[in-house]
Amino acid sequence: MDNGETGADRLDFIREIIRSDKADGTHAEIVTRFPPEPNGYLHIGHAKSICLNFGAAEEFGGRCHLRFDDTNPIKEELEYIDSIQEDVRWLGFDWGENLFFASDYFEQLYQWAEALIEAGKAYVDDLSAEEIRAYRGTLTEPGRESPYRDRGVEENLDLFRRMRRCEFADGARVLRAKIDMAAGNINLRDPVLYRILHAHHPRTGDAWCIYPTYDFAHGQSDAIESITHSLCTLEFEGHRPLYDWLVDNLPVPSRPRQIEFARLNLNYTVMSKRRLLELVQEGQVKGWDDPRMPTLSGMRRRGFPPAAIRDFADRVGVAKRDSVVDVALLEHCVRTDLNHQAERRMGVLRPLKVVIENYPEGREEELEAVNNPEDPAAGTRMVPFSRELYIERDDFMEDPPKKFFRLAPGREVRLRYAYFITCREVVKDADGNVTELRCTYDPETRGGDAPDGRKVKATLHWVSAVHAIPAEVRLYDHLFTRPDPGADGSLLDDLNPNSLVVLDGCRLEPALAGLSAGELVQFERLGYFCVDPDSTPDRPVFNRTVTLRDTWAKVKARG
RNA sequence: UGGGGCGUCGGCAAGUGGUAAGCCACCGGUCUUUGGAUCCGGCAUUCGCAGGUUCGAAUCCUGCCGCCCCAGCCA
Repeated sequence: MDNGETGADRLDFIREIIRSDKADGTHAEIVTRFPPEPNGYLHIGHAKSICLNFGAAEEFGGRCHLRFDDTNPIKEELEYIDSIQEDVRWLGFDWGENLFFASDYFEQLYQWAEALIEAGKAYVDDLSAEEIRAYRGTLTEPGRESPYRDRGVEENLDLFRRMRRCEFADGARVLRAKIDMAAGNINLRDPVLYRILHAHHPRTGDAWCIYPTYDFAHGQSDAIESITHSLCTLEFEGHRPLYDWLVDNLPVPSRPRQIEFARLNLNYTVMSKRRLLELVQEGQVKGWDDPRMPTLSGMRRRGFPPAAIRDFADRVGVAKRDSVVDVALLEHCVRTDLNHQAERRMGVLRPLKVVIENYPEGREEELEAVNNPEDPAAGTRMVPFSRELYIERDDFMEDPPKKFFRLAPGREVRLRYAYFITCREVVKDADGNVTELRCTYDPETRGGDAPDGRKVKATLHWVSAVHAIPAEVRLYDHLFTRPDPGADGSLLDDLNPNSLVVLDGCRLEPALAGLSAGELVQFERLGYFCVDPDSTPDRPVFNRTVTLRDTWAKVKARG
């Protein structure tokens, strides 16, 4: 373990419950589960749940199941089942043999439904959806009982069996639990257990035309799998009494406990599947794996290491308070991980030509550069140097303000791992734009140090013009301009028009050629970048994963 | 004038009657061939508010106030 010192023995309230249940013998083995519905791609919010469920199980020597909550065929697809498994694995977790589907339990669930009918605790209701809503009452008024509520067991059984045999149309009837239409908790006002859906299910095909609701499937599925702690988000708190009612009134093989925690919210982004889907469908982003998306596939493409996401989940903690976490914390976790693992390279995003007037034409040499100052084992590489170079346009100012200590007319700076150079002349085009810098170098400073001990205040990254490889670089920023997108008005109004900036004509050092998709590097002084899948051997494409901390940008912004 | 939750630093979050951890952010400084990293220091006399109990309260009691969730045959 790398960290964990901070609060090493401080457990969140859920782990505290688990610890206690194990200590007092309530449970000999801890079993949790991550239960996504296969109706979309996983996002960073799911990552919190995955890390909690798999993490806690592992910490207490138990196991965690991956269970697809596929009870609504209308929204679910095989594509999502596949992507979810890929994402969970990528995050670093392994469910082993414990892959399950709520649909595997459809027959058992059906049998339990009949048992409930036989016990007089469920009935078939002929009311329409609208009527059921009207009969349910409101938050402050009790509901009314359905006229079909007191049907006899035989009639209910007959009707329910015919529902299964697909004798009725969608919506014609439902199976309801008989609990209490006057309950303060609306979830207890005879909740729907089964509905008729003539829909093709991604796994059971056309075997069924009635499907259990979430409420009728979840707790029982947990019980079947011997889940000890069923962790879910806060909005299910009101469902817990129903969860318990079902588990208590059915002959299930175990007694799981539901515990709720706050879902993850991040500023400058949205997390709801509905809104993410909108962004994809309206073409605001290029897909679920657009590097700006908070999806795991987007973050993977962006270059976020899974270890950084796990670290983030740890640092965010688990509690019951509604909260919004600063995306800066996520970025910090990404930088911390990458700082240790990413090799350094030089790349110029916005090239400005520099000609070293006193460097012989046609001559070239190779200079040794450190691959990763954080990791000596990463070794060194050779970087070609010649008379014509490119430096970053941002690293030169003709009329620099006081705190700018990069290149300027008459000023001397260091080219990293190379020489000190001094700017002698600024060449401009007819419009007055700087097109080239004429400089001289000091041969005595090879490698970056001056024998006479003189210092320079800046070190610039650079690339040799003839040796450089051209590349496309994509820069990303927050998808939205405000921390709470859509808070007052349309979500689209808050879209950040500069969330993606594509730079063409970037110039990279030769060592950056031939990398494969997903490889991560630091471009010195600029940030961490990874190779995008769009990359081809003659057309490298890099994504900027995250910038480096930029103190100068802050100083500059302050004026 | 229903039911269920939650209110501790700008953002997360420990704390469970003994006198406010930590992290991110931010602000200084050190160091530096990345204005990166590192290292050092600063950052809640106060825990939604008001009373009360107590030698002692963020922690217990009472009353207010605020925010979130629930009226899908979604999950």
